Amino acid sequence: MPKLFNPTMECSTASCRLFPRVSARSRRGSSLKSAIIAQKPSTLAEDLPSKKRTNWGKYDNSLEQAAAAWRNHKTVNWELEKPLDRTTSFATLASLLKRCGQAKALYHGRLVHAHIRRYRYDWNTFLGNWVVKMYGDCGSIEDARSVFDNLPKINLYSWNILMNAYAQNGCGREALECFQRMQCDGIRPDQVSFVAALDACSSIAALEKGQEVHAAIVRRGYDRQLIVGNALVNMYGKCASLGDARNVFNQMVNRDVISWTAMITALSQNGHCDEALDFFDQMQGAGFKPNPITFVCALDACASLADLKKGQEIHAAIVEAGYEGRADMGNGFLNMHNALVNMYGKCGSLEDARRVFSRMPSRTVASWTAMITACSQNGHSKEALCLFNRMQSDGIKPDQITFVTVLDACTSLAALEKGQEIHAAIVECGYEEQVVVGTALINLYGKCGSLEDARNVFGRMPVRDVVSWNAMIAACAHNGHGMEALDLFDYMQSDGFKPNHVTFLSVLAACSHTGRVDAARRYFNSMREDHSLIPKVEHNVCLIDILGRAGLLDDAENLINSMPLESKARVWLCLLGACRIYGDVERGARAASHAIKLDPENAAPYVLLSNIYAAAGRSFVEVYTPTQSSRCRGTAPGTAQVPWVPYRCRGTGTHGACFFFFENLF
DNA sequence: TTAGGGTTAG
Repeated sequence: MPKLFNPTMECSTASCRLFPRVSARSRRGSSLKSAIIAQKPSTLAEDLPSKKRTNWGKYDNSLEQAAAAWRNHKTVNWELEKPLDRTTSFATLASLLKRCGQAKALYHGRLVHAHIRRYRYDWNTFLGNWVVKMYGDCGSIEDARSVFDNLPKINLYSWNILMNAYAQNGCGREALECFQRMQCDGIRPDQVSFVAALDACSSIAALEKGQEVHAAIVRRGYDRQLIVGNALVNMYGKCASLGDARNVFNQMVNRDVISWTAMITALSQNGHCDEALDFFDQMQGAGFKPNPITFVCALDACASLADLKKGQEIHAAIVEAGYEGRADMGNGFLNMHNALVNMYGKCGSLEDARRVFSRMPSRTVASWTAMITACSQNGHSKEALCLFNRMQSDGIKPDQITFVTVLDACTSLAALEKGQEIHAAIVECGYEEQVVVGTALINLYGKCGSLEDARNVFGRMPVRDVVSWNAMIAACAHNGHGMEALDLFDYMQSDGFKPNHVTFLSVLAACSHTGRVDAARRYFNSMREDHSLIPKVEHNVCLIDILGRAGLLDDAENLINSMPLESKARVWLCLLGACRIYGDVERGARAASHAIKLDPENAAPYVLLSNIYAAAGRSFVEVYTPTQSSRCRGTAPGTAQVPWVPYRCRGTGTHGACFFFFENLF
């Protein structure tokens, strides 16, 4: 029995098997035709510059050449291994286009399209719609649009397919324009159109437009449909309108696993991970069995919470469902395994992440990236770099996220040379212009002290976002170029970017390095006043540090006392550090006492205070005795005067310093 | 004889 062609298999293999004679010829000839054929399919698709794709004159040429090349060798009906010809039915052609779309096999899709054009079947809207869908599924949205524009007759299917093509390729605005235009053209949207419109709103987080579409859905009576309800829950979740998502979910007449999964995702992606996990349990209580996608969402919530116990529970449920080790159902199970690796990595259980990874039935670049991230984020940066090499020896090409993770590992190791090597590979792959990659590079160069390289990368970035601006400001601030950092802060705003909490940390660091106390106060106050940002502990620590270093201890202490922060242990500790510099014993004792009260396990305040006393030549220290631990031998909580002897380090245990004092007391 | 809902990596 002949082995059937599977479009998901390696393109080059498929190409050789399908068109052996052409491949042989391509090795000999040097004509354009041969050159096209000699290309690996995926390369050919990428080689058509995006601008040319809309230019049908040029594009037709390529297609015609491709078609001509195959005229003698026949495009093949992959299911029957029969050449395509005039007798091939429309149903077969549609089925081939569908499979090309599912497998994202753009090159083969183009071949089928060429066949359709060759026999002038492009007058047929049914086939034309399938071609539009194929291009949309393959991510070639400009081709989809061109084919749509040349359709002889546009029907409801055509509009719905085009809208989905736009919505699924990150062009929500264009999808919504189609939604308007179809109605202007007198075509009444059906529930599929509404779902596509909601999807478009989700992709660009257009809440108001989504609400408008919701109102139209209610007017037309589609709101009781299960799929429409699910799309609404998803839209409100993606638009961060959790209350609306809940309302729609609660009012749904029917629910299925997808409704529950959409609600779990809405909760988890809007910072309500605990509740998302409650919903996951409730869903099972209501008799719905989680599927691989539900498990992915639940694992994601565990990862965000770093809740290892719940993550392990869910892993056990996956094993019980018989899902572990399965590789069928497209990418469903694969993604679930990736989510397990990710969850264990985020929960700090590298050993479990390794175990899942080693048992995975198959791995994609996402699986490798998840494992590399797990290593890198758990302090095993060298292992992350080894895995990166192993991945490439296994023939998996890194993508932009892999590069970001690997650059982070280099940053942690301060491995500038390795980072530069990876930078060269990034340039070779054409990823340098990607904003996330550029940002990771700026971070690397900034942290490794190579500010000039950071500036170069930043200067070359075609697109920047807040994160890349933050990285560049931080690079300047931490390399002693405080003024440049503050200038960048101004440029960033004139470029239309709103600073966030991270920006202000770097700005305050820049003020600290340049000793600009008044400017620091101004920036700190402007967080709340001009940018509606509530300063976090880190910002307060930064400002106290600046005031403390400048000797403005009164101001620093007053600021701490006026802070509405829940936990002030770190800020008191910061003031304590400043008291040490300025030898302020009384204030130091006060600060230490606050810090110890708030975080009795931390030895740092004891050590700092003892240093202050030693420097002041005092013979005792006054410390707050936190607990009746065995080490304290019955000391009641309260304040004790401890005789001072010169400090010697007595180990690293959390009670080390405490033990030291009490040892001298008794 | 087509189209539609839920998922991961910074």
